[in-house]
Amino acid sequence: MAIEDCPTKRLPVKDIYNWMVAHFPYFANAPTGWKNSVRHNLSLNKCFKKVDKDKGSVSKKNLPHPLALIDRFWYRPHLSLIDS
DNA sequence: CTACTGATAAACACTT
DNA sequence: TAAGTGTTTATCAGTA
Repeated sequence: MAIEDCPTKRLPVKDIYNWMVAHFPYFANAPTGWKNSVRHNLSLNKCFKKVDKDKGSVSKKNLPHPLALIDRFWYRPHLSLIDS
């Protein structure tokens, strides 16, 4: 839901956490472990893929602040791209 | 009853 | 170094 609510359909795992606590207040005070479960599902389920940010799209002239840029995103591949 | 699925816990390697 | 991230295995409850 978090990923699909994002205009670009891709989010870093931290933003997925934030979306969850924002839309489901349960997680604000939930027992620890749910973030582990989120990451577990992202890794295990074929419905989710990880992609590295295309660094070339930011700037060709290697501008500064590489550390300020989040470079890992999760997204949902099209169903036809999910191999069984 | 068995197989499958999703949730949870945890060990672990790797990155920042 | 500590915290965060991602992968993986194990266990369990509920479901088809």
